[in-house]
Amino acid sequence: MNAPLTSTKRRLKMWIRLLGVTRAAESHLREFLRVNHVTTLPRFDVMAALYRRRDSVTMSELSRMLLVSNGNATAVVDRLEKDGLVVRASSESDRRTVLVSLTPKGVKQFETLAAAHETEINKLFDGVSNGDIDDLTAILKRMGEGDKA
Amino acid sequence: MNAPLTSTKRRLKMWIRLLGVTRAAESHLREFLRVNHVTTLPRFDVMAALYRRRDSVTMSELSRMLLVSNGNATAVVDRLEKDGLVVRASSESDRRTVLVSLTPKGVKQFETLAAAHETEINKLFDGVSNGDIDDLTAILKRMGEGDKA
DNA sequence: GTCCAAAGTTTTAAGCTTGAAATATTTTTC
DNA sequence: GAAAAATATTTCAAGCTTAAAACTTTGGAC
Repeated sequence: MNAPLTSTKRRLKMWIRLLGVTRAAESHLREFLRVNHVTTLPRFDVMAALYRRRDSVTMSELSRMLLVSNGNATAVVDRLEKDGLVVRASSESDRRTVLVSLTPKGVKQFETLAAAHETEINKLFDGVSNGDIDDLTAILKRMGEGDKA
Repeated sequence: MNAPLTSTKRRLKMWIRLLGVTRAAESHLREFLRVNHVTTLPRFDVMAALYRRRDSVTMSELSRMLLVSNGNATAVVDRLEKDGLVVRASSESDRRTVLVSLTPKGVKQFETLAAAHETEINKLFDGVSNGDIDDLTAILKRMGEGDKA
C-alpha cells in the first residue's frame, strides 16, 4: 500500500527516530544521575573529559571535546570548582589559558559515577541485540567520520 | 591486537557514538534555524506537533509528544503566543485544560520552515548511503519499541 | 452536597546553553 | 618595538530545561 519513500523522506524519518531514541535515553540517564548520584549529565561529561586526560585540559579544549560553547564550559566548571571537584590553574607558558583538572575528590567521585553510568547504559539497552548494537556502532562511526561539512 | 569487548562495553561505545552524532546534527540544525530563519529547535518542535494535529492540542499532550516537562511546554508556548504564531483557548468541556493551536500566521511560517528543515536534513546526511539510512531506521525503530522499561 | 484524591496548567528556583560583547594576553606585521 | 590581528577566557542577556510547589478544576466516595 505504501509508495516507496524518496531518499529525502527516508533521511528525515531516520532523523526523527534518531532524535527520539537519543532524547529518551538522555532523559533516562539524567533522571538516573539526579536521583541516585545528585549530579547532572553536563557535570558528568566535563568530569569524564578531565578524567580521560588526567594531566589537565584548557577551557578551549574542553568545549571542543564536549561540543559546547566556551561560555557553557565556564559555567559548568564554575559549579564543579565550587564543589571542590575540579581546580583551575593558569598556564606557565601562556597566561591567557586556564588549565582545568580533577581534584582527588573529583577523581574519586568520577570513578564511582563512571561505573554506575556504565551499568545503567547496559541496562538501558538491555533489550537491543548484540548484532544491532554492533551494526549501529558501525553505521554511526561512518556517519561521524563523514561530516567534515 | 584488540581483545573482544564485553557486551557492556559495546553498549557504552554505541551510546557514546549515538550521542556524538545526534549532538553534532542537532547543533548544525540549531545554527541553521537561527541564522536562516530566526527561530530555534524547541519552537520548531512545538510548531511541528501542532501542525501534525491541526485541531488543537492540550498542553499535556504537547509535553508528552515532545518528551519535555510541562513547565517547558508552557514557556515555549508563551513565547510563540507572544509572537502571534499560536493561540491558547480554554476547553468547553474541561476548564482545566488549555487548547493550543497554530494561527494562520503560524501555519504559514511552519510550512516554509518545514520545507527548509527537510532540505537541510537531507543535506546533513548526504554522505550516508541509502542502505545505512534504512538499516539505521530499522534498528532505531526496534529500539524505540522495546523500551517500555 | 461535601470532602478528597486526581488531573491540567502555571509558577518558581536552579541549572544548562548559546552567541555576542568585553578583557586579557600573545603573535604577527610593518 | 608599536600597532594590529589572533587567541583564550569570562561575562552577559536571552532562551531552554527540569523538578517541585502552587493553583484550579474535575470526578469520585460518602
